[in-house]
Amino acid sequence: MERRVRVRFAPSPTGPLHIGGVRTALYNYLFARRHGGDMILRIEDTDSQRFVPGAEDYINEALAWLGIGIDEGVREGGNYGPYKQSERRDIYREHVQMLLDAGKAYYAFDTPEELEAKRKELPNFQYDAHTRTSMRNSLTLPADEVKALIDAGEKYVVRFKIEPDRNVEVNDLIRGKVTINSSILDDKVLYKRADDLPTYHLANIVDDHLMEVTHVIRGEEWLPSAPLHVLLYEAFGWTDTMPQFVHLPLLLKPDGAGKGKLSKRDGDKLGFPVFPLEWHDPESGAVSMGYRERGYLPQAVVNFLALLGWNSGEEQEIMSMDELIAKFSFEHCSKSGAKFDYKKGAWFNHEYLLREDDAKLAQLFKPVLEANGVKPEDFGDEFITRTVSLVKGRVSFVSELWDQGKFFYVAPTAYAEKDIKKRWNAEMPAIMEELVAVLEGIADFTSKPSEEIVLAWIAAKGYHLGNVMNAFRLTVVGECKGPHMFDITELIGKEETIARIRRGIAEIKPIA
RNA sequence: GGCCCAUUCGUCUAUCGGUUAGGACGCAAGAUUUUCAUUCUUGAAAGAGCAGUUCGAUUCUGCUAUGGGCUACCA
Repeated sequence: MERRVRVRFAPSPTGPLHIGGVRTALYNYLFARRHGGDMILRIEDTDSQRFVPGAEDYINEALAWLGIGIDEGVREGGNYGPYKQSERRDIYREHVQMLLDAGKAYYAFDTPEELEAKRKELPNFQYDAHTRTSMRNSLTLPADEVKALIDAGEKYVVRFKIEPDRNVEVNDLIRGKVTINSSILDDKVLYKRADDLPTYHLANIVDDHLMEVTHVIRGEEWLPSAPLHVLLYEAFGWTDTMPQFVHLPLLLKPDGAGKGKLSKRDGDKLGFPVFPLEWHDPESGAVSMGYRERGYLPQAVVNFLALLGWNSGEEQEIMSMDELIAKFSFEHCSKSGAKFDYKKGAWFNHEYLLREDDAKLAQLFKPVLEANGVKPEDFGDEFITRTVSLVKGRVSFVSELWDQGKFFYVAPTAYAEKDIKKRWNAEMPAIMEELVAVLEGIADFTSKPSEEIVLAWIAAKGYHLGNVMNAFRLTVVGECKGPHMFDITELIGKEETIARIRRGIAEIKPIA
């Protein structure tokens, strides 16, 4: 029987969603959509110690911003809830009891301190078939004593009784068969009496089974515990509906950031975000930058992330979400970790900026204008949109629009020294005076007609075109760069153009 | 330390035994431009090493090296 594809993204609300987690969510989403299946968002808040307020909202907001749609979850509801693990305690308790009754799990009373001491004493200590006989658990203690301890409210844990020396096979859709000997697995804690919560392993298996998940798509860091999960499916007798496993290669630090997995600190070090949205840590008050606040377009982030560990097999790299969905498959996922190439991320954003509607970009640009002391309402949407269209080809981010086009909004306050050296000599003030006179005589100040008149004047006088035009540019822009000169003057207007030339004449002094 | 996974240009990757090993980012050069940027063209740049299988290995196997992950009453 073909089961309906059901996948889940199961983050832990212990902080802001990491960009690696975002990619995992994205691949889940792409796969679900590709096969017309369901995408579940499950909140795995079984670690009461590390719970961070606000993290769950952050996850929802981030996924929504990126366009990663959720079919079932805490907010969306669904027929398999609750979707928050802390609300599923009864379910876990019941399933732990099933394992206990079947003799596949046991109570362990060793305190964290005792275990700590054990590990100090034996460097390679592992709670398993060899050592459990010498620990304080329901396998070694008399039944009545076990009962007494439990009744007395002792803070026990329930451990999974792993049979030693069994070769456990995991069939991974990216890596193929992975075999691990069960002897290297320890008797994992499944349930903690102290907070009445299961650990990841138990909750994960129970929920995936109950939620009828068909494909477990997660990071490679879970590969070593996959055999444990297979063993748990066996213990519950659920092997016939055990999901397919897919372990995604990890996102690694970029060059220059050292070695290992991409971490929070790498972003700060190299100046790129590792979180989708800005995050304000409720404890420390520290702020971590986000892709959204940095001026990335969500589609660009999605496209960039999709290609880190997967490719379509074709040469096209710019792909919409729909195209990604249509082309996604695990056959084209790579096996090895990908260094996080944030420069390529900037390129993707540049490409999406070029394709984005100018009016929409203008809206995104408004906060940047305000941050630079410009009131958008003084200029109007149409004006802003036109400036955006003139400079967007030269930036990767909305924020850079200011640096490339501030002269549309404010007159230069300084003049670039190297351009003065190159383009401003002793004769220039007089020529600029002439230019002012020419400009004053132009009735239609739009780009084309004014250009014709000015060019005709330069030709008639026999002036050097480049020198005059660049001196002109220097007075208006402050340096020799920017879009077509007469597009700029059309936008800022005759009066402002002439005022800037006059100020330039007064303030720019030739440099020997 | 133990176990698992991986290894093609600097980076992301294509290749599913026979290719001048392709593309993209970045980098460099040239062209274009009244400036800068864009754009266009071109260029440099890779199969970790050693064995084996094979008529033939980047592709299959083994070893070594390197990288990564896991080894909690965290996920």
